[in-house]
Amino acid sequence: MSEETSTYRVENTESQMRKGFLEFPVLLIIGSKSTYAPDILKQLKTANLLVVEGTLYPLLSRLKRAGLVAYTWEESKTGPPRKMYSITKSGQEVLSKLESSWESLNSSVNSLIKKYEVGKK
Amino acid sequence: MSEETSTYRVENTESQMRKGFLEFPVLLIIGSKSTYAPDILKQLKTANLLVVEGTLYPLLSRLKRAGLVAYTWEESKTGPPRKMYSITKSGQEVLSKLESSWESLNSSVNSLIKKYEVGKK
DNA sequence: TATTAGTACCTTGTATAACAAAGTACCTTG
DNA sequence: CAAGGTACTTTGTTATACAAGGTACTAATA
Repeated sequence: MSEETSTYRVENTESQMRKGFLEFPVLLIIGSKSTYAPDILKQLKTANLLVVEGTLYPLLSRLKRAGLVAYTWEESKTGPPRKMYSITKSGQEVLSKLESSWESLNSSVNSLIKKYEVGKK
Repeated sequence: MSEETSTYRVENTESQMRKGFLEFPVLLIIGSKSTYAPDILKQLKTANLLVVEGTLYPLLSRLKRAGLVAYTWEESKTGPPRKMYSITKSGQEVLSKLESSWESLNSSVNSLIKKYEVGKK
């Protein structure tokens, strides 16, 4: 029994791959220069990391709550005030660790690929 | 209000980074050679991708249900019978796509690092 | 033939990330 | 003051990972 086969959501693989990753790129962006949500969205999009509002805002709140970023309100000439986020000292430390984690994961996966995909094109 | 600061679970960053990724390495391993759960766990551990039983078994069930892998029971001389998993044709196709996704995510993140971490050590 | 240890597989409950969708509020312009 | 754009927020859903505990088969041994 239970021989049913469901279709595999290929369209979601990139999205699934990103789970839990986003804090790294987002911290990277904020760490480089103070900025606000819609601009972060643009930068992520430019880097081909598509993210939506409903993902980013809660993420920023989490980073704030964790003390990794801080924000100040800033006037805008084109609309309502903006929450300008900047990275904290503790955020920089975490960012370093995230980068190490990334390197490590990266080399783990790439070594697996090398090991098992040799000779494929 | 709400100025509390929670501690950031640094110990979990690697684990979080892996969310949604595992099907890629697991498919890679099974695609290379038929094998069974405890051996997959060993191979992942060797590659520094720590995973626990409670994660792997449901993942294998999902891959099976999706038709990406199949299994046959095989006798063992050292214990109970094993579910030997092998990749299916459809699994190979998904594996290719996952590899592309990985390359793409990889280069996206690395380009962000290059862009924003220039000059840091 | 119980008992024990080792191997293999499975399930349940919890936490949490990502997302879609909808909503609130501010600002400028006509 | 209505309309449109900008910015921020929230709610409900889906799905992954994990901890912890459980079931079951096999072989060795008392």
